[in-house]
Amino acid sequence: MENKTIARTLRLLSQLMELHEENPFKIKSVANAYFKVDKLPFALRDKPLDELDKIEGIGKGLASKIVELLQTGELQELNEILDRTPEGVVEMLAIKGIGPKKIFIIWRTLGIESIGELYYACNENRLIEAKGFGLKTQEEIKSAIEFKLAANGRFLYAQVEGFAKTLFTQLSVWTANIDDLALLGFAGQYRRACEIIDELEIVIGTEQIDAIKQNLPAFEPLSLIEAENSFICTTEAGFRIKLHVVEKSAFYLQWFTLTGNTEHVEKVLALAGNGPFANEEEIYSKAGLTFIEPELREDFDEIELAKANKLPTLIQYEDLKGSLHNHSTWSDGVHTLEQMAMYCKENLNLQYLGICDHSKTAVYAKGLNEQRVFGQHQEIDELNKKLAPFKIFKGIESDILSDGSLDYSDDILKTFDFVVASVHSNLRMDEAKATARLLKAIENPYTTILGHPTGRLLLSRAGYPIDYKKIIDACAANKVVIEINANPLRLDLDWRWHRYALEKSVLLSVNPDAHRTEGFHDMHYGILVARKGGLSADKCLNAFTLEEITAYFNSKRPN
DNA sequence: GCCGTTTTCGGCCCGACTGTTTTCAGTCG
Repeated sequence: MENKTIARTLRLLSQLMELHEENPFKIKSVANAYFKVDKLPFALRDKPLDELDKIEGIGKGLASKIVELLQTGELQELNEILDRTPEGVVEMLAIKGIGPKKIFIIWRTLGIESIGELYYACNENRLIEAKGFGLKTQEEIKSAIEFKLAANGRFLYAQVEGFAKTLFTQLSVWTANIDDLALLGFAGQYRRACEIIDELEIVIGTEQIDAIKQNLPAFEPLSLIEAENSFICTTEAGFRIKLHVVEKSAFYLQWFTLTGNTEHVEKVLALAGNGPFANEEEIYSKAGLTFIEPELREDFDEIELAKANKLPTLIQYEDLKGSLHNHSTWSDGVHTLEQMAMYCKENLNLQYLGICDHSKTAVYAKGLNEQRVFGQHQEIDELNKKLAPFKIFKGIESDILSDGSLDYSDDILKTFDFVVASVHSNLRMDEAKATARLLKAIENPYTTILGHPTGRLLLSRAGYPIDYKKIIDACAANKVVIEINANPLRLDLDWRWHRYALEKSVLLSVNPDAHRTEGFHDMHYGILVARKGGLSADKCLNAFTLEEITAYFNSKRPN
């Protein structure tokens, strides 16, 4: 069992204990153990069982719970408390903006036991009757439920990627048994590398179309049902899959048709005619267009650009020379500064690491006060001597405070090589306030990069509203780079605004926001959306070489 | 339930903000 699973189990246990009003200090210790387990730099399953209670925050009681989890995969105490809690009440824990205390009131005093009932009660204006609830809370719960319902059956790209790849391999092997010359390809949102996937589409082109169709329901990894020209299935987790089986001669046209969005496909085919086509390249060339990568087929401006032969050369993961905006054990990271640096140097073959631990206001994350900033800089200087020519840049993820100011005085700010400014608190501002707040941070001469501009968490939280054009224009005017936060939950700046930023000559940066060494790999997801946005390597800050980015930081810093 | 001793039990506690209150509780990163 992974630490993450153990941590999640402990979190659920602590939340349920709160719902059942158990001893608050017991609850706290379980919640604390969740937090600690989540931040461990080693796997609990590799640790001798009698040493678990030596870990800080884990005593005899919690150690025995973890042993039970590791050995049986279950926790009796959790099962018992789950039995005493309606399923719908447990589901409410996933609604952003309400915690166990409010759910307790909803359940016990209003008698509401499911999210559906809760939504109904909001519409009936019944929530305001309860103590501690008012009109605003009711409205907020209502919109949080709507956001959650809209996420049903939808998944992050990163959530389905592993499953999709495995399925594709299994399907390829299975198909080859019937027709070893069959053609297979992903289509739809997955091939376009959309950040959210509603449905996984795969196209099979074969000369044995009847044999494939007859046997597909026996393809064991899925329970497929024949539908209109396709086979469909929904996994237990609610993920929809659609397989299209087509004549091999029609494969490339079908693959193309099922990949791009409707408008893109219609516009290209209007230019290309009806084929037949030997491959996708031929479709575009017959349409008088240069080849358009699948990620771009969204009917933005890609057809006009292809017509004028002005499509950007899309950035690739291999173009990245370094990684900016990452955390270490100095704040809330799991691995030490040296471990993070060594991983970039040895495993990822990068030239530099930008370390951006949290600033002092982020107390919950061990944010660095002025003395610790100084201490970290000393360690960086030492490591830079040791690791040369690899370079660690002194960065900080400075909170943007409610009034838009940064978290340190200019005297401290000027000691950094670069500053990522981002919002972590007071996320519920309206558009005017949130925009003004960001504008002030962008205009600060020490701001190098605007971090996750909207604070959104895909499928979970909308993020505060901002006036994108004003923000991007201000970044252009103040030479501030905008982050593409590569965490698959964020992917913020949204790719739909990359083009506008690039038109305004704003640089973008694919930042993993890594809190452990494995986190660097999220840059893969950042690259996928950056490609959708039309980013080329020369417009990406962390595709700059060490020399180039050093010069860039030096030119940006006020004297 | 954990910790740190005062080796047997008492103390554990982020701060800002918001919405609900009329002085504070819940939630968040």
